[in-house]
Amino acid sequence: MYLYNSAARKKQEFIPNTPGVVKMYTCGPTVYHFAHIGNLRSYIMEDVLEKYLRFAGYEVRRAMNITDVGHLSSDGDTGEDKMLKGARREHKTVMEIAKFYTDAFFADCSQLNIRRPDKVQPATSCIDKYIEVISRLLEKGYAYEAGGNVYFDTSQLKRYYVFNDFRKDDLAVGVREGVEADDNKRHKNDFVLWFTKSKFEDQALKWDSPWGVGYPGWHIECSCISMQNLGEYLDIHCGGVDNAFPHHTNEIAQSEAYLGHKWCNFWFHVQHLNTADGKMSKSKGEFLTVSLLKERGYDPLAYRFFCLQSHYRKALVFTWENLDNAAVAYNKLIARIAALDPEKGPADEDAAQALLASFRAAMDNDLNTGNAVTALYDILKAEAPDAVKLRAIDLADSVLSLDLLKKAAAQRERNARAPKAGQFAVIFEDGVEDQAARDLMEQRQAAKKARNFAEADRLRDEAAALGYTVMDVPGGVKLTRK
RNA sequence: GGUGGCAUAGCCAAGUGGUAAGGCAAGGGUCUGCAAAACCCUGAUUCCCCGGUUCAAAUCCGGGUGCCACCUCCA
Repeated sequence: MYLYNSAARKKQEFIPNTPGVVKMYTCGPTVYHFAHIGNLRSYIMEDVLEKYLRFAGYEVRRAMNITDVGHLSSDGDTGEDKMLKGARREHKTVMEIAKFYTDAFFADCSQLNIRRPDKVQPATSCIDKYIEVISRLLEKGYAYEAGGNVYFDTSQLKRYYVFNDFRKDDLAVGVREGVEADDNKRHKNDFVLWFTKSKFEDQALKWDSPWGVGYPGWHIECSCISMQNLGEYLDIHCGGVDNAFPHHTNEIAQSEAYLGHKWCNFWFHVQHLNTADGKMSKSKGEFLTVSLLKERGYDPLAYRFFCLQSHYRKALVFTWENLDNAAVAYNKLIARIAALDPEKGPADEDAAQALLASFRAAMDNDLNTGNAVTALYDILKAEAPDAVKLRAIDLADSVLSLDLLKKAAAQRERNARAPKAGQFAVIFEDGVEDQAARDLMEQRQAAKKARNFAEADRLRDEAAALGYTVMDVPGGVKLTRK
């Protein structure tokens, strides 16, 4: 399997440190508000990566942090503590907020069929490890104290910039509004490991440390939670592209300085979901959440399908029209799978595996999920018994997680319950009986029999006035509430 | 200003030197009283632009242009 490795800036054959075992780390959410669907795009693609690695036969051990401490600001970054801001907004304690939004995050993930990583650890549960690592970095001369804080000294590294060819002097400090230069730093690319003094004096959670009461810097948590759960050698580190610099760059700096050897081989960065005017954020434009999608009548898995049609390393533009497009395609795909007959066997396993060749080829090539979806259509069109196709689709869906067989089976059942030709039945799509509408349809059927189509169309309009879309189907008429 | 990424039909996209996959939408047809669904058929002489290499370039090289992201207190 080939993966694009941001650290090498090219596709490379994926080889884990230990044959057959993959250690994978993901930067988790800051739990101060709901995740928007752009955040969730990363988690969907990382979920696909994890599941494909399993599909390919690897044992995957995966860990993720939950940032429930400090970590400042809104997306607009005006310099307030995100957790505190959330707590104030909702009149709850910081820990209540963290609990609430952690649960909400995993609820969203579950609706999108995103598997929960084996190890999920909140940042606040790992303080001892931060202190241990920071102490060691001080001993080794990679860190220094200044102005009450502990800083990482980037000048001690041979190579600091891993993902970009920045020259030190090109960096502009304080580019973003609200970000100011910190005079305690010896070098402008140094970063904080532990705060006791900060311009945010109202940081809600603080812990005792050898350097005074304070709280950890913004990068140490991921390094420590990863090392604590997955050990000294990591295979894949995932996250959104916006995290590559400085967050991931700093993680590498502190982890490798602490360990004294190479830490992680592969860096997997997912591009953003953009709106028509740039990077999606919570503060700009509509706040697009899974709940909003559902309110608007979309199946969350249609959004997953939307993400899968495109490549993780390409920016994707979200518009309602694009989502409609995907939702229609998703439903049509399910309808085609529902049309397969599970009884048409035999479900030969080797034959099913053979049908998956193009699926594997697509996924092996840097997780080309767009082509993997196309491979589903190839399976549907292939010369093979239906049972074999269903088996192949089921295997592919163990990675794609679109509930394809489940939804197709449900549809097949609905189709089976539908009346046979020759009968006349009024079917309410939502299952709610409406006698007035039923009467209209009985009258319309009589009119149709009498070939009085003008009257039939008039009765259809009447049903429309009651809020129904009328469709003739074999053996009856189907009413869908508008 | 610097750095990284991206640019293929109305839209989402594949393609990594051998003559442009797939999906959605659209148009035509079959079938339906009409619709809808389903099924069949139809799409880029061309891949942001300009040069170059080659028998052959969307693919390689050089130079532009446009869009997105990041620049150290967003994680």
